[in-house]
Amino acid sequence: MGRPPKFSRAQVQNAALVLVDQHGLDALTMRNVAAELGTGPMTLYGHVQDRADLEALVVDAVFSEVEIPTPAPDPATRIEDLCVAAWKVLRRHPHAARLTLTRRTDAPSALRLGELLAVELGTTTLTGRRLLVAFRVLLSLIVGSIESDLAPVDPGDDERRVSVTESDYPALAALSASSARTTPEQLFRDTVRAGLVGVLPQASPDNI
Amino acid sequence: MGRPPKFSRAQVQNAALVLVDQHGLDALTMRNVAAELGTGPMTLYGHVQDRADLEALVVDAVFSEVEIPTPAPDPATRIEDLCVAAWKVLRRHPHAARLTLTRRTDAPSALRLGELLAVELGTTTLTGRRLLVAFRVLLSLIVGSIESDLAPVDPGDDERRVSVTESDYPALAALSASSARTTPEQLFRDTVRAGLVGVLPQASPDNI
DNA sequence: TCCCTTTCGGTACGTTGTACGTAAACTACG
DNA sequence: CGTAGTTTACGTACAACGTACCGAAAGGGA
Repeated sequence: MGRPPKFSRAQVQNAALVLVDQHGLDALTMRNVAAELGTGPMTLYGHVQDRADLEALVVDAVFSEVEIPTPAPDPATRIEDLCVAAWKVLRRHPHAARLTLTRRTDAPSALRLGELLAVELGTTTLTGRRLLVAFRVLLSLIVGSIESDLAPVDPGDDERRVSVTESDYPALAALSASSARTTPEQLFRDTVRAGLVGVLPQASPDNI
Repeated sequence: MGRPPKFSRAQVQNAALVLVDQHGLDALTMRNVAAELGTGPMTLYGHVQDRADLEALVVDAVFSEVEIPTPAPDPATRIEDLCVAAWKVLRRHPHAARLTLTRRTDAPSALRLGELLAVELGTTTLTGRRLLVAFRVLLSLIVGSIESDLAPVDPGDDERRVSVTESDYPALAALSASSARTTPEQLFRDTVRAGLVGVLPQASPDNI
């Protein structure tokens, strides 16, 4: 009974994600989200506990977009596909991805994804500590790659930006040039494959 | 000539890092740092461009603490030691480490560290794309491990926290239990070693 | 119809980053 | 020794933020 809500929690989630995607993380304010929904700031608190909860909602929205790939025959390929799927979604939402890095990701959709990866790894010959290390490696590769790719996400800053091409860091500059010659997805796939080689006994480095 | 500064930029850096270490990231405000130095908020702007610059200063302070390990005979061990050194420092400053994940790390000390890692990798047989992938793998493993370790950094939240031990995520729960049986450092070492196995042809998985 | 429950939304307070203006402290020159 | 010039310090002030509080509005059950 009582007065009917003007919008649902899911609508808050959508509005927040759209706002972050279009105008960056700084635009994620209670007032902006409320305005997007055509209401006052305090109305949000009926659907969301506080600002941290709103951020968690955005993170959850991002991971909810992950589409579980159709299982490949090879276990290694299945794992790789799963990692790439997660990576793709995070790449599609670069601003929101920063939230993923900062917050503890206890969003249900994120946990579900982690569980899926853990289960997939469990179907291999890995057990115990080796299994744990494998999981950490893959998770780290996803998170770390996103972090590396995120670097140029911030616009402007042309003044402050330090040029790596300068002669101070020749090895870094060479790597930077090398990375410019590939697509980010291919680079990530190779990264995950390398990780799998180190982690799965049966994976062979031939196909790199 | 002119009026002498009351404190140096380095003092601002120190005060900011101490503040973050002791009272968390939320305590990193212009006013708090200024108070720590016994002055008004606006005085800071003589030494720091804006808040983002202050954060960059903290990140730089953290990476400046990395002590370059004495080179081991084995290249793989040298690389591993370098990664562990970086990881240790980030672990020593868990709150500041969050800044590292969010901001673009263009701090000179961070670039210097990356350059060192790139140079070290360059002494192996790796070249071109393999070299790039190796670099990305190691960097990702550091960043990703820090992100995983950072999870319980936030205090409180006992209400909101989702228990992974619940039966919803059995595979994750098993991994969580498994990780409780090791020290974080050993887990990170094993993670890096696994990464090296996948990346360096000559590294053998025997010593895991 | 009246009440009870739930949600809406306006007002308001404390805190944040920082633009602006003025006072203060030093050097150099006459 | 004073005066001009230059650099820094710092108080005031404002917009925007998160959110506590509370009356108004809207619908269901008696």
